[in-house]
Amino acid sequence: MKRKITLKQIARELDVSISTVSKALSNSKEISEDTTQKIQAFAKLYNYKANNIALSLKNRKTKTIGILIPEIVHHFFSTVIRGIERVANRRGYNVIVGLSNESFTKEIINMEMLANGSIDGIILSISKETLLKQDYHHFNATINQGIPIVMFDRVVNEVDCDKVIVDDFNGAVKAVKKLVENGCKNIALITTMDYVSVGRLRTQGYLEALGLSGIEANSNLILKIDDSLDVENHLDILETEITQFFKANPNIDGLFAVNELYAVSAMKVARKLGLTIPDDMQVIGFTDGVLSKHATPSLTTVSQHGQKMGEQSANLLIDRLEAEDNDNEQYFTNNPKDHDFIKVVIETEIIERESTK
Amino acid sequence: MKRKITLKQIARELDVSISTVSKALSNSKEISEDTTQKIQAFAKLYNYKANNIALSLKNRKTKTIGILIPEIVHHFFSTVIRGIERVANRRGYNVIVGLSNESFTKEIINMEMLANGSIDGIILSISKETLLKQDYHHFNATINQGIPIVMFDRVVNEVDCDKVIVDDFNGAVKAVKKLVENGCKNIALITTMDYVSVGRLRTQGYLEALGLSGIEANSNLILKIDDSLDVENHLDILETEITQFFKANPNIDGLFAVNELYAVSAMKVARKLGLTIPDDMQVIGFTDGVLSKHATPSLTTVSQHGQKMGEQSANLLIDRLEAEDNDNEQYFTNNPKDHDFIKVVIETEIIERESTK
DNA sequence: ATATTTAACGAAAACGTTTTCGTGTTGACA
DNA sequence: TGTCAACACGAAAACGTTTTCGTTAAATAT
Repeated sequence: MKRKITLKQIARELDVSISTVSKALSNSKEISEDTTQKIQAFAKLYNYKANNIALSLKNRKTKTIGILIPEIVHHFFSTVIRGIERVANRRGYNVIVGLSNESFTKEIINMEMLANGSIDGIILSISKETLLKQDYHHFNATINQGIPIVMFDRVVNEVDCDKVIVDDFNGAVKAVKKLVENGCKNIALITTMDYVSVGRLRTQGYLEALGLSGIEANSNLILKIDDSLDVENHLDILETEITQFFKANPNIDGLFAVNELYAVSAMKVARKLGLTIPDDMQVIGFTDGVLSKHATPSLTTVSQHGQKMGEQSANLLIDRLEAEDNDNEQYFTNNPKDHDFIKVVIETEIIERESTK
Repeated sequence: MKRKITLKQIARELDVSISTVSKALSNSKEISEDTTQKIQAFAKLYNYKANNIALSLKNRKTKTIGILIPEIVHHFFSTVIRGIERVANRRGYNVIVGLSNESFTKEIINMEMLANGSIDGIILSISKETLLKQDYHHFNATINQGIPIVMFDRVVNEVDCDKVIVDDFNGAVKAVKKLVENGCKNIALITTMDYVSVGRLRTQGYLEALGLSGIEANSNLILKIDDSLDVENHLDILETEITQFFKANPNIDGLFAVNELYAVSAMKVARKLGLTIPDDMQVIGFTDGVLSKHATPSLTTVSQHGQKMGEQSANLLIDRLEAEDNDNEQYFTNNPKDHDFIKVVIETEIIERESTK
C-alpha cells in the first residue's frame, strides 16, 4: 500500500529542492530542460498528482460546490443534481451533497458543516420547515461570510442571492387553459398548503386561468392537502380524501394537480369510481417525473426541466465564483456588481400524453 | 462581507499566541481559566469555526466519503445515497457525489478527481461499460493508494474490498416460487443481457426456482432486453418487443421481470392485449420503486432495501477508516486484518400488491 | 579586466490548524 | 537563600502546495 507521492519525496529522491520540482511540473522555464524532463518522467512514473487539500488551503478555494436539498429520493431533485453535477464536472468542480430532510435544524447544521471551508458556494432549495418558520438567518449568515448562494425552485425574497425558478404561475395557467380549451367546464384543483411558495403560485395560476377564461372559481373544487405528513407513506389517506372530494363534486370534468403524485392518485381514484380518463375527466399534473410517463393512462404534465434548472444554477454560481476571482484583482472590492443578483426563470412546457384529449 | 475569522486573527486581537488560542478553544488546562474564558468568549462572539481544509491537511484525513454511481435520477441509487448520507452525517462525515453516467471513462476521471486527497474512502457501484470491458484497474489503483473502497449492488470478484449486495439470486427464487404457488404454470422472464451481474443472478434465480418446482425451463419464455440503449427514452421499442413476446407466447400466466420498468411496461402491454392482471397474468418485478407503488394495478415487487444498503456501506467504510487510525498506532502496519474483506448480503423481501393473487 | 545580465536553482513564506517542546515566572520547600 | 515544581504561555514544526525573492555561477557586455 503506497501512500500518494508528494513533491517533497520527489525532491528528495532526485536531489533537488521542492520548488524546483513544483516549477518543473508546471513547465516553468526557470528550470532547465534537463531537470524538467527528469522530474516529469519521475513524476509520471510514480503517478504524481497534486494533493487537492493542499491546493485548496493555499488557493483559499476548494473547487467544490455544495448542494443542499430537502430530499434526494425524488425525481425532480435528483434531476437537478444531475444538471448541477454535469456542469460542475465540466467546469472542474466537485459536488458535495447535503440533505435537510425538510428539517430546519438539519438545514442549519448542514450549512455550517459546508460553510467551514469545504465549499466555495452553495446551491440549495429551502426545506418546508424553514419556509414555515420563515427564518432565513442561516442563509444570510453564510452569504455574509463571502459564500455565494444560488437558490432554486423553493426560493424566498428575504434572501439576496441568485435564484433559478420555474415559472410556476404561468405553468399552471397554461395547464388550466389547456383544460378549458379541451372543453372542461368544472375544473378542480388539488394543491398543497400555501406556505410552500411553489404550491401557492400554482394555485394562483389556476385561479388566473379560470378568470381569463371567464369561469368563476368555485372553492368547492379546490382540495388542499396537508403535506406536512409524509404523503408517500400515507397513500390511503390521500386517496380517501380525493375520493370524498370527487364524490362531493361529481361534476368535475377536468383536474389540475400541483404534483404528479396527486394527479396519479386522483386518476386511480377516478377509475375506481368508474370514471374513464380522459373521456369523463381530463387530468394534468405538475412536475414531469417517472410516474407521469408510466402511469396508465400516461399523464399530461407541466415539465419543470429540472436538469436545466440544475445546469443554470451551477453556471450562475460558478460564474459568480470566478467573477470574484477577478474582482480581487480590481481596485474596488465592493463593486456594485456584487449586489446585482440574477433571477433566472425557466419556462415550463406542457407534455401531452393520454390523460388529456 | 466578513471573511471567516482565523486563529491568527483572534491571537492578534487578544494579544496572545496562536497556540494559546488553539489550546484555549480545546479547553486545554495548559491555559489559565482567565485567558480561556476571554478567548472562548471572543471566539463565540465572532462565531469562530475551525477551517475544515486546514484540519484535513493537518490530520491527513478529510472526513468526507465519495460516492460514485452510474446514475442519480434513479429510485434505487438515490435511496442508497440517502442511506449513506444518513449514517455519514451521524458519524461526522460529508458526502461528495460523482456520476459515471454508466461510462468507463467518466468513472475513471471521477475516481482520480476524488482520489487526490478529497476523500478518505469511496462507496461505488460499477458502471455498465466497465462491467462490459471488465477493466477494473482503476479500482485496484486507488485501493493501493490506501483509499478503501466499498462496492454495492454491482460488484465484482476481481476487486478486493468490502461489498454490500442484495441477494439477487434468492430474491428471484422467492419471486418465482410465489408465482408457482399462486398457480402459474407458464412463467415468463424479462431480463437484461448477462454482463450486468445482477441481471444474470436474477435470471439464475428464475431458473433455479423453476427447477425446484419441477417445471422445465422454456427458453421461449425468456425475453432478454438489450439495455445498452437508453430504455427510458425508447419506451416504444421496449413495448413492441414485449408485445411480440406476449403474442408469441399466449400461454404465459405469470411474469417475473428483473426491474420495475420492465414489469410495469409489461403490465401496460398486457392490458392493451386485453389481459387482466392478476387474473390472466400475475406479475412480479424486482426493485421496489415509485412505479411499483403507484402503478395500476400496483406491482408486487422484490424490495432491495436500498437505504439499508447505503447505511451498511457507509458503516462498513467508516468502520474501516477508523480502524486504520488505530492500526497506525500498532506495531504492524500490514496486519492481516487489512485483507479480511467483508461481504454483506441484504435479504430481499417480497412486497405483495395487486399484481399477484 | 570589470561590470552586468542571464540561467538555474533554493530558501522561505503563506494558507490555518494542532501539538510538541521549550521558557520564563511564580510559589513552595529545604 | 537557593532549588525545584507547577503554571502559563510562546515558538516552531508539520501537513503539501505555489510563488516570491534571493543567490550563485556562467555568459555577455563594456
